[in-house]
Amino acid sequence: MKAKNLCLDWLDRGGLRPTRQRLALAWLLIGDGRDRHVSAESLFAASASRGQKVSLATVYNTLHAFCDAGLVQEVVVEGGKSYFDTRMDNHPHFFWEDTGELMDAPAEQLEIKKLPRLPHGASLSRVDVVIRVKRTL
Amino acid sequence: MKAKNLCLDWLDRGGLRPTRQRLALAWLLIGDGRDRHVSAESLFAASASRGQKVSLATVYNTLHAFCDAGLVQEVVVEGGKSYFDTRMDNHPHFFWEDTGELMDAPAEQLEIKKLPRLPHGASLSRVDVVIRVKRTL
DNA sequence: TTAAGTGCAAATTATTTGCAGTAAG
DNA sequence: CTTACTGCAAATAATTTGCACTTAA
Repeated sequence: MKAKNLCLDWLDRGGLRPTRQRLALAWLLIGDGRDRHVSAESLFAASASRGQKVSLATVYNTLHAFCDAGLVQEVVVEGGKSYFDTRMDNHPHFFWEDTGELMDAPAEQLEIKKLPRLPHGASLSRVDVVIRVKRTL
Repeated sequence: MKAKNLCLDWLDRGGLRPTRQRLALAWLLIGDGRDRHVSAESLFAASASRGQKVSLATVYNTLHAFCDAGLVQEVVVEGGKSYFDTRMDNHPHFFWEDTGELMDAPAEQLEIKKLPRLPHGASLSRVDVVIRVKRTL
């Protein structure tokens, strides 16, 4: 089946050994081809609910390994919690302040015309744009 | 002296009682008229180094009180840490990835031409722009 | 075989909370 | 007086780490 190969390739691209745990998590992240936003807890919950035995510590370690390997990127929106995004290009996010939900915003609909000039000795790493929204009553 | 009155007014504007601790922290935050970016720890350290006895718990509580009162705003740049900014308008920040330092970026030099249209049922709360930079070697 | 990866439990870090005491209006 | 504020210490939440065991190459 090509689905499994997809995950194998994905891990290979990051130079990571395809262990049972990593394959399980990779599958949850990219299995259906859609981009995902997960926290360690939510991914742990998701894998547990599918009967996959992966410890929480390993979920943390694995997410960081994926991150270091350039397979996912970390998104910071709330103090005290990390989200990881399977989409690797620089794009804006919507953040629902009431539910804590994070979602992609269409990158092509954002246009930054002018960016402040960087302080001396600085090189640009990336520009994070978080559009905070709340539910209209 | 007008400096003290400045802090008194500031607290009053937020409807907060001018206690010794709050005045001390307010002074550290807005005493010299410049905008500041502090974490609870850094503000605690600053007050301790000036011989002000304010407990860490009170620093946390006070920063949140200031935040709720609309006197400072929280800025999220790193997981597991909160920064508070004395500047209240919506403006971009520079974040030094290597040192964890946060600074204001000139708002007038940022121009967002087009913003993604909000999801259905969402109302805009604010747009956070963090320009991540690193030291050039 | 052997270095990388995993799981558990204990350790850390940042933050919050309960509650008895203190101070502002 | 009386209600808000403070400090401590204990509680919590998210994450990391040490180390013996397991597994992919």
